[in-house]
Parts: sequence; structure tokens; C-alpha cells
Amino acid sequence: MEVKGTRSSSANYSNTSSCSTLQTGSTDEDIDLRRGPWTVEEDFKLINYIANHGEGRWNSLARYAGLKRTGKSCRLRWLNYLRPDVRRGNITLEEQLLILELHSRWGNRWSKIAQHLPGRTDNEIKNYWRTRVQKHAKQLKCDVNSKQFKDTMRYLWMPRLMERIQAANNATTTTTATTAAAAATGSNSTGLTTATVGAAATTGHMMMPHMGLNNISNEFGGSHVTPSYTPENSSTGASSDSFGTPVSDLTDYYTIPEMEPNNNQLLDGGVDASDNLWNVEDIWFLQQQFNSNM
DNA sequence: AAGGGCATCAACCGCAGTCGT
DNA sequence: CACGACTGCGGTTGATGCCCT
Repeated sequence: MEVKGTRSSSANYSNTSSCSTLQTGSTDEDIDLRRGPWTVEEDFKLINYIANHGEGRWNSLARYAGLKRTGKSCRLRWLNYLRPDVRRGNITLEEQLLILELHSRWGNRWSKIAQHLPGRTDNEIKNYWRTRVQKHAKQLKCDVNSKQFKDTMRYLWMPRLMERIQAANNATTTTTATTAAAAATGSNSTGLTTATVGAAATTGHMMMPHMGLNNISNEFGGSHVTPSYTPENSSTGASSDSFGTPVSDLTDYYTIPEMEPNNNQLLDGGVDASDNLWNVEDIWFLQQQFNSNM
């Protein structure tokens, strides 16, 4: 992730002595094994060794590469960070949508979910889920596995994401030759094809035919594109908030103040209205859902 | 300016499954 | 079949940077 400055690589590139060590106890020789952040030298050794010999057999790889690390540690470092096809950067709208969709199907099967997000690791997806999604469940005072929270995701967040993705795609196809050239590749900045997104978007149980939310229940929830939305404030437009996270992620969605359906307080306070995808009816609906399920 | 709290993410840990002997 | 080594997965922790007071 290219967020939060120099910590992003996590390799301890300036201080190689800060790593703690541990005794293996299980090997025939009592070598001290390094733990903690990887150094540039270690990364270099690992990359070089894998380039020459391939990956796998991690324990012996660690030994032969001259790394005082466990095979596990080497494997993790390679898979989650050093592998050339690892994608860095913010989780995009399309990826958020896919994560929500796939998690609703498979639960915490992170590696399985990661297989459908090219270049993303299970660790990254897991971290995303725990830091962003679970946070909102906590703020809604409900369990992340509860029906209420799943309904919220299914009937509100996911349609919102679809709207924004579609809006972004529409904007892309109608802009200048620069973006048209990119669009002509059939993919967006995520590397996911629009067909992939469409496939996810049209997956049966993402739809909401029976919840009385007619205002957001057309094919892509298209009736509800927030007027103030612009492609620039979508993560596909590489916009970030002060945390370097996409402004469009779920952070914008959760605020549920005590309010009546015609109360506009959400737009006046708290989340910047230009980023807000909730409307008053949604908030009211959410409140009813939670109240009726408590 | 300082420091406490929070958010994020890389890395570690424990466990279970697989495979070879 | 039993055992040990290896691998992969999901949960958790620790370090770091940013924000807020």
C-alpha cells in the first residue's frame, strides 16, 4: 500500500539490528532466527534466490538463500510483498464490491476471495475487512456476522458501490481520447474487467427485490446516483482522504444519527455531503431494520 | 510542541491438511 | 498405518504514522 508514507514496505530499511531473534529448537543447529520487519538485504537475497531457483520448499530455501528466517516467514514475505504481481495501492470500488460479495458467499475464506482479486493477497483483504468493514459493524453496534449487518451490506453498501462504479465507467466512456484509450482495453485501474464487475453486480443475491427499497432497486441501483458524485472522488479516480484511503469506501456510509426520515442533519454534519452516498430514506430504513431486529 | 489515542498493515502464531517415507 | 516435514489458512499482535487535544 502506498499509504501512510515510509512504513508501507514494512522492511526495516534503515536499522537491521532491531529484529528480535528466536531459537528454533527444532533444527540440528542452534541458529538464531530473525523476526520482525525485513531488511533490504533480506529482500534482495530472497528475490535473487527465487529468481534463480524458483519458489517452494521454503524451509530449505531459507537456509540455502542464507536467510536467518523461518520458511514460513520467507513464504509470507514473498507472497504478500515481494512477488512481482502483487498489486499495491488502495482497494478500489470494484474490489470493495467483490470483497463484500464474495465474503457474503464464503465468509472468512480470505485466500479463496483473494483468488478472485488478481494481485491482492489474502492478508490484504483480511486487513481491509477487519479495519474497514468490521469497524462499521462495531459502530453500528451489531455483529459483523449478524443478519442486520449483512442486510446493510447487501441492500445498501453494495448497491451504492455498484452505482459509483457504473457512474465511473460511464464517465470513462464519455471522456477524451486519453481515457478512451484506457477504456478500450476493457479494464479499469483495478485490472478487473467491467464484465467482471458486471458479473459480480448481477449475482443473484446481491439484488434486493423484496425489501421495499424501490428507490435503489433497479438493475444497478441507477436511480440513486448521488448528484454530487464525480469520478474524481471515486477511488477509481485515485482520490484519497487524509488517511490515504479511498474516499468512497465504507467510511462514508455508516453514520446513523437519531433522526426522522425528512431530517437532513446527515448532510449538514458529520460526513462531507459530497462524499455521502446515504440518503435520508436509507438512514431511516436502516434504523427501522436495526430497531426491528434488536 | 507534545503526547495520547487511533488506524493501518506487515508479520507472527497456531492449527489443520497434505505428502512423502 | 504412523510419523514428520512442509504448506496454507485464518486469527492475532506489534510497530508505525497520523490526528486530535
